[in-house]
Amino acid sequence: MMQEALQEIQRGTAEIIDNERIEKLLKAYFEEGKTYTVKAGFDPTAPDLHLGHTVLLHKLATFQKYGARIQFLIGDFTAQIGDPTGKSETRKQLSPEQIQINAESYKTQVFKILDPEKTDVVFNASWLNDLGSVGMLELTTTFNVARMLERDDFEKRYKSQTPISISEFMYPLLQGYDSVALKSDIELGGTDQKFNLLMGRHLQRTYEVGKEQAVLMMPILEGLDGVQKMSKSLGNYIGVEDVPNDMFGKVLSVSDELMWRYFELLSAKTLKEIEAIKTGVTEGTLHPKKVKESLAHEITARFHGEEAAVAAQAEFDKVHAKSQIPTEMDIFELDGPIWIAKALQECNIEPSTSQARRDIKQGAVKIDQVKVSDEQLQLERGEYVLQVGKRKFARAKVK
RNA sequence: GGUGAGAUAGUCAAGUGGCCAACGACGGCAGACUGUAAAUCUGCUCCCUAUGGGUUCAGAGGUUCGACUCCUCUUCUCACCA
Repeated sequence: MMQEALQEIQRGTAEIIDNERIEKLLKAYFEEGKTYTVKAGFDPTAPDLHLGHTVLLHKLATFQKYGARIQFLIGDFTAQIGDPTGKSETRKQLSPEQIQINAESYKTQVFKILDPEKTDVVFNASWLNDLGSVGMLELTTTFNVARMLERDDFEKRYKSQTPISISEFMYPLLQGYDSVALKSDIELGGTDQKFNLLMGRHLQRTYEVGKEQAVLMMPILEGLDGVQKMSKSLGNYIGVEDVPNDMFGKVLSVSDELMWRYFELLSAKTLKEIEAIKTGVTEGTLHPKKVKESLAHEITARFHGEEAAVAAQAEFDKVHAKSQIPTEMDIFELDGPIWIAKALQECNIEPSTSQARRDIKQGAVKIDQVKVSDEQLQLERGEYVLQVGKRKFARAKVK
């Protein structure tokens, strides 16, 4: 039981620091029922979560299964500085009201994965504001510049003469101090957070908290292309707020290889269960597509409920497996008679009439499921279902 | 501050007076095959009712019958020196 818990916790992690401590905590839980705390920090800027972010949340949920209380920290104070990790854009200031709104939005998304009963949502301004200038100065004495510059992106920026603001040095210190204030046993973060996470250990020692947090880092989730990290700007993401049909379809569109990665990092299935599925696929008793469907189902159900997942799957079958038209699609009213290429453009399923013509030539355009061969075709009065390729549909009402 | 190199379509990157709407690669879209996979193969990939027309190669002028290609200025980027 204990071994299984440990394996589940280690599953998919990029790196664990102080694994022994985690073992001890688990042991104390299984033998004496002692709980422990796991901290994870989040930015209060607009919580536009995608599945990449949920990797961390899943890990937190796993911890909850094995006796952890989650300290879900919203970095309202530190947001004023801006984490220098990655981009060094100056941040816009968030009003307290906006932070409150974002925090609420976080909760609705996050509690689809986490157990609210075992989660404390905390704001670091509540103790960092009380630190005062004396406390702040004291904090700065615990670390030195040379070591600060060891941090990867500081080092790069220093070498390349890109400016580093002193306040940015405060960020890791304050994040580390959060662990002091919360007396966290474990902290979770992405691999890019390593330096900041380790700072927690350092400060807990310096402030004699009586323990040093273990650190567990999760890898970056690959996006739909399977190569680059999942991110909104790259357009290869599955948003937590995506509608069920999209979510289901997107999961199903990942490659088989990537599917296992998603299983590892996103599924609530146990390692044993996943292992069994893998065996089934290699032996040919399970069809990979069925397996992927079950994953898509699981993920869709998590964010939209069982019913929506079933509906999404049915809709998907209808459109793709049986190549019928979708139940719902955008409706456009057009003045007729209208040239087919123009109509496709007006319905937003083609970017230009030139592109529309090319697609007609290739046989990619269908009206009411019938292939269009005449690129001069005029649409008369009536209602049509226009289609380009396999997934772009529109309903056109020609007046 | 000095010197040199460069800026080409979504990205990278050829082209150094007409054969250029511009090689190629990646990406994207479509077709075949499939499991809406992946892999593979094929086609397309500035706009326009179009065997033609229009607008493009950082920006503005100029030379020329003709410029992405030559000249001038401007803006920006990079490298080396200080």
